[in-house]
Amino acid sequence: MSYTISEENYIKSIYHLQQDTGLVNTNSLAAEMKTRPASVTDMLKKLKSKKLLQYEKYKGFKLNEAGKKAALDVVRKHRLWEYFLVEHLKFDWDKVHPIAEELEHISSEELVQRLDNFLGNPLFDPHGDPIPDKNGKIPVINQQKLSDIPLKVMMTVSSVRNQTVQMLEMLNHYNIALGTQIMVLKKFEFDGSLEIKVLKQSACIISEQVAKNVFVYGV
Amino acid sequence: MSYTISEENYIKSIYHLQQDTGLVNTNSLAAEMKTRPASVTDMLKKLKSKKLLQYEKYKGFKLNEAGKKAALDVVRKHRLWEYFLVEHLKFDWDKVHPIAEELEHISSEELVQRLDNFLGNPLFDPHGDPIPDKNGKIPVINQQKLSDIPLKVMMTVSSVRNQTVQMLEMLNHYNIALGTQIMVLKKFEFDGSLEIKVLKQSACIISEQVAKNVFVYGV
DNA sequence: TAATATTTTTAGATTTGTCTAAATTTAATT
DNA sequence: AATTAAATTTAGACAAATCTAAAAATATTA
Repeated sequence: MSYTISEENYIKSIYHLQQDTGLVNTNSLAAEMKTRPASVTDMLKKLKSKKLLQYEKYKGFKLNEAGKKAALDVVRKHRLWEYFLVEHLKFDWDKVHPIAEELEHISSEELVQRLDNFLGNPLFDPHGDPIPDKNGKIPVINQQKLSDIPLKVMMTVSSVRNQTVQMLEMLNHYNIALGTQIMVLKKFEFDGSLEIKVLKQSACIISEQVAKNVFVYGV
Repeated sequence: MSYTISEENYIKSIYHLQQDTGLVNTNSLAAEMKTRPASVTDMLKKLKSKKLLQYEKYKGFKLNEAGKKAALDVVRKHRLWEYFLVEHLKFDWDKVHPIAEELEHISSEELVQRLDNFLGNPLFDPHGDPIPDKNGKIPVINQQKLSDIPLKVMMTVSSVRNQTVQMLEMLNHYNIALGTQIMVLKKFEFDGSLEIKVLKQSACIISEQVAKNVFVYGV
């Protein structure tokens, strides 16, 4: 099966939304894709007719197994290309997303497999997100939100949610990257902000909003 | 300026055709692009309105300077990606064309420049075709058709016209690649075929058709 | 539960790129 | 030069993906 760029983009967005909510609704998908609810409805019919979607009018929708596999194929391509852009072309990790959005639609399966091998079959992309293998299997890692870990325990940054340019620029400023060693010194109840110590840096304070989007695992 | 995939494909095809003929006509472009003359006419109007094309109804057409620069940008991307696919992903040189046809439409200029640097700013792609630089400047090389060189002079293969899978498979069979050392032993007047000696191979005979599509330069 | 608000879908239009069939222009031939 | 042939363009239609505006279904609230 091969899908249009538009179909692939819808499939991918539905996949990400249903990770959080189980069932997805028309309006949130329209918001996510910056399009109109009516356009979403049109595409839902198409994806249902291609047997990728469980969908009943007015009742919400989610990808079935075939749909999930199609989504994972796109996610795999996206993350492999991001890895290539950062590790080999030396892009900053906060600049690669829009380019990978284009590259993820290149169709050759052999290309993806050779790229995967060339890169050394990486398990995580430059944002710490897991890279599905060609069968759709996703590597797992034991990670917690930075906002949830106990005080004065050294942890390692494993991934970042909310991969906006704004967020990633901010982490750059704090010298926080994947693999960075980090420790929470104090938690301020007032606004949930944290005083943290990044290895080899002086202590600083980050907002609760940042802390909830940074994931770490124990050393 | 940024163009649609369809526009880029037309621009590229016009560029290649006008290299041979100066002025291009509707039917030959339709044949080249495997589409209908009426569709070509539609696109010609569009490209003219975007000031990329010199075009008078019924009189033929060719790219102006802006059009040529747009074409060279696409050619540059195509050939850089081919180089990447062969040199780094280890594709056979006769398999990369259709994949590069997709990759050439990825739009990021920074991506192209970083790819160029990553590859070591190559001057020729795996088929021996010159890679334009970002200003559209094309490296030149002194080369002749294999069918035109004198007998018993050792030459080096520099490029190959007619990059069909069929042709490239055939050259693979003869163990002819870019950089291969080659010598013409005898020319048969009857059908223009040549007896040749490829370095480290036993002598063999190739057709005139092949000989006219292989380019060599003196050692 | 009736009225109101929100969400979702339908109906119909638009854009891009394509097509077929017919009309027009140019070229070739008698 | 008149006729035929070839090349090119126009006219009108179609498919994919989108949109707006209006209708229908569902959810919320008084």
